[in-house]
Amino acid sequence: MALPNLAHEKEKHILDAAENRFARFGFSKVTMDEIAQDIGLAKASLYYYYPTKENIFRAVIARKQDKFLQNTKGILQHPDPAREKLKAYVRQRIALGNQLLNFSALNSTFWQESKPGFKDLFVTFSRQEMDMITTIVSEGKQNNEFEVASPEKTAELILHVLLGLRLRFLQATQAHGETREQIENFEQQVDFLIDTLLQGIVKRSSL
Amino acid sequence: MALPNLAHEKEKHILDAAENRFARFGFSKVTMDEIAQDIGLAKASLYYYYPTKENIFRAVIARKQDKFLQNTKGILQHPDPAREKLKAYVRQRIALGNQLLNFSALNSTFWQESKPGFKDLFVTFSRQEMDMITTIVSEGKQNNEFEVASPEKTAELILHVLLGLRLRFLQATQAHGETREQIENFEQQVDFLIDTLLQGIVKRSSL
DNA sequence: CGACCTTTCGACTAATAACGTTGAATCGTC
DNA sequence: GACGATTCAACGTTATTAGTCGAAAGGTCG
Repeated sequence: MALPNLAHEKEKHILDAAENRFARFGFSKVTMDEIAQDIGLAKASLYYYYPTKENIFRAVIARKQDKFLQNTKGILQHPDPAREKLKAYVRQRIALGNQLLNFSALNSTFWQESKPGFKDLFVTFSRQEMDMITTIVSEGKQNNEFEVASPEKTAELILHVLLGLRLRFLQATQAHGETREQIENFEQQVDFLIDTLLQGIVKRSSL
Repeated sequence: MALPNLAHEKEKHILDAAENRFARFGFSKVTMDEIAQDIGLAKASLYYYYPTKENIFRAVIARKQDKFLQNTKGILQHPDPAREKLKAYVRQRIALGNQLLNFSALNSTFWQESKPGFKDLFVTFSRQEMDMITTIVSEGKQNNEFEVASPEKTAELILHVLLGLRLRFLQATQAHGETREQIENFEQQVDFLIDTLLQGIVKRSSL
């Protein structure tokens, strides 16, 4: 099997090509032949590394999520106040969401109804997200920055409210066009939301 | 047949939707169903207005070319010096080329070999382009700005050299990736080319 | 209303495109 | 030169999609 590194290298190569295509055209508009040709391989060779197209897609998403978690774990290390950590996290998270949005090529229904086979990817990811936000909020509680009863419940609320807003946004973009402008609008709303939530969490005495 | 205006309106609607899709994904990656659904129609209804997908594509291109010619005819009216007109024209023309590039979705071969059925669209367009450039150069000659023997030959040279550079650019982008940077590079080269050509055309005494 | 024209669509076909398979060839390494 | 790792051309099978057809809905005018 040569060195695991080499196989690893090739898989990375495949995933890179696939990610580029998927980000541009979405899952259904990308063919295995295109991915293969992008890296100078025959289509059949792809199947040596990945059993199905769906698997490649899953691997691409998983890698993006991993990178995200890795990056954002860095945020937790810094000695910033918890509120800054939370805002930084949310910003990163929104960016990831926007990228993933393209992977279905503007077809918001894709993620929920159309492909239940991909749902599991997001549940494990969500758990890890929950952990990170909970950590941030707990930290804020411990150093008397936040005044919360249950960090877990608070983290859950933040996550749900964030995802809910994204859903609203998807509905809106699907109805009308104009994605660019609405993405900025969406980001502003998220900023505002976080500020408002923080208002309700921070300890009065700390202001 | 209702008012011709209404049919016209609907055709415009179809073309708008088609243009958006084609510009984003290219000819082959767009389905009739998608175009139809974008405007809330059944696919079969599209065929009431256009006999084939290729015809829609042709109409989209033709309309873009028409708009371009209309816009640029405006340039000719202004009392600017011919050299400025020429540069303005070239800039507009390059922009059009970049847009049309997407219609094949980065597949440069599409325009030449793959679809000879589209070639006629470009020959009539080229004739009109020739006319416009010839007009500009002739004007420059008449008011003693340019020193050229034959405006026609000069216009032809400019056009061919421009198209040749575009071809080179296509080859380059197909070999490597990195489109964004290379487009800017291309535009700089075109600017430089035009400046150089103008150097060889303008009357010395006018400098 | 009812004849007539315009416009829309659901359901179908035929052809193509794309996923995924297989068995053989090639390469690298021991 | 044997053996596993890797690659591919050619193929089978399913899914997608351009284009068709007949019927239905909508509208207009006498």
